[in-house]
Amino acid sequence: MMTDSKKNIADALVLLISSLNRKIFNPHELMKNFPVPPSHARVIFYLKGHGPARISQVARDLGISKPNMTPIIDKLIMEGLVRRYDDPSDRRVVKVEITGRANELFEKREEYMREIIAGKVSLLSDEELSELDGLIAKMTAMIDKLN
Amino acid sequence: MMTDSKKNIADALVLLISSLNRKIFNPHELMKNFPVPPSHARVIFYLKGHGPARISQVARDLGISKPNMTPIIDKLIMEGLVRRYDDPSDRRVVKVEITGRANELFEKREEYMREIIAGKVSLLSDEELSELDGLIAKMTAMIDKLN
DNA sequence: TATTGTTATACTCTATAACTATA
DNA sequence: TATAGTTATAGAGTATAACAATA
Repeated sequence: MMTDSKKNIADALVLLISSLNRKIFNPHELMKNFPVPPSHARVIFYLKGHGPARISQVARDLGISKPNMTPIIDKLIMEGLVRRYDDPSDRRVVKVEITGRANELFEKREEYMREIIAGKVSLLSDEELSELDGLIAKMTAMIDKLN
Repeated sequence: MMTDSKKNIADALVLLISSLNRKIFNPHELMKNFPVPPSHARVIFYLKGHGPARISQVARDLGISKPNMTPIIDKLIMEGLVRRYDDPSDRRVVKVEITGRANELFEKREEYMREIIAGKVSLLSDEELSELDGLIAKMTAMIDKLN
């Protein structure tokens, strides 16, 4: 397919993403329900997605300075969201992982999103709802093919 | 339609949004291309969407403290992204609007997103591309019906 | 010698309280 | 008396440089 068509698809996708952000969930609004500063939230999201990790690895991947990780992890530990432990295979290394309490926060957040969205789609007719259902499934499958 | 189905759709949509954020554009990555701190970016995005506005209105709508608006606007003005002017109808009021330079930044950002996405969809076959094109159009129309 | 994580320190971003000007 | 915006100030978040421990 010609490059031009791809650019058009890209345009349409940019618009769709911005519609979703505006109509369904604005990322900033979403973070408000996560009662921690943005960098802390990013660290626990990272740990949620990657599992236990070295502090320096988290810093590198998230673009957070290494010294800044110390107070961030300290506070997350004080809030009971993260656990810090030594790596027996390399005594220089300190690893971190999220706690059950953090997982509960994630579940609450998902429940909140689910409720908000369920409310928004209530405006649609049954017919539209089943169309939307199909569209989401196909779109998700398509997006999964990328990258 | 039963509430249960709506919750299922909500779940699917949450997953789709998180897929899009992961595979296409992570909001944090996206902001990196905007060479200003998050609050500054939020102010110019707000002004982009709402047009000229009172400083206190921006503060209220974005949840930024009123005193914090002063340095934010000062810096945006120094960077040539925002213009500040008096409201003749109420001499207490100071209004702000984005400049042409800010609009150029928005265009560059959109071009950047377009290129990244065009690269990602290059992996798809022509058939898949036209399917994606149709899906995006239908999904956008559906999302526009909400709210 | 290189790497992991921390401490020391300074800079930026932010909010609360108090102020001035205008309504 | 209420509202718009600013100034003064203190606290939180962050990064750079220098360090100790380990590889």
